[in-house]
Amino acid sequence: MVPPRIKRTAEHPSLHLTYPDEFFRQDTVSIAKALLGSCLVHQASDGLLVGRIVETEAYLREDPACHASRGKTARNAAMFGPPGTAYVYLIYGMYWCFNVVTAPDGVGEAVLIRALEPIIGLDHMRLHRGLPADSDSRMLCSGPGKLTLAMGITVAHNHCDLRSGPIKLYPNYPPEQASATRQLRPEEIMVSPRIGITKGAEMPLRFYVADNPFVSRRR
DNA sequence: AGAGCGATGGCCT
DNA sequence: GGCCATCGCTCTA
Repeated sequence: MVPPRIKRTAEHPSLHLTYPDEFFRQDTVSIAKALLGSCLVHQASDGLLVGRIVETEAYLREDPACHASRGKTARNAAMFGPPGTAYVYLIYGMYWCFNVVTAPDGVGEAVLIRALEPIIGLDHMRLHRGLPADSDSRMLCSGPGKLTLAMGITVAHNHCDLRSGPIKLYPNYPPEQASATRQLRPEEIMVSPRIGITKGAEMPLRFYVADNPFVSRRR
């Protein structure tokens, strides 16, 4: 009796390797850079959604722009949770922002995911965004509010463990798209001030992939 | 290419 | 009551 062979396909993401716990024990800036080129995977109820991370921002303790810098509250509590979990909050009453929680349990730091290159589920993303079927894929996830809508991420995912799902992070995913998720060279990682903040606005804590058409802004 | 602005709601002072 | 880790549209150049 030969056991049935399970194909390694997009329908079986659990067969691919997620990040080990050590990855999330790095400092927040290192994680913000290392997440560039990684894939964010959401096994949503209406289908598999995958995007390659091309833009991030680091938010640090003692950083006036960081929600956690003024202490723990009901809204920012997830930021103080264990590294490798999700912090999702509502911005401008309309959009969700998705963060990867970093720093040890009890310390409030995180990496905001600002843009994705859509890889799998583009038609579902267009439906989620209310965009026509032939719309430009660069419009789908080129901003923190756009990508959560496209990926089906809401406050329901606040505190979620990114190692157990339904939202996961993969260094390389899926294998047949490995060229899209190859390790970035250091010179491909661009640095700039963060976008849309007034406090701590000068700190160079935004990271994005050089010459990538899916980032929210070119500078 | 860039400035201005309205939509919209929860949180904090 | 003011402040947002935004977005898409309009107006001016």
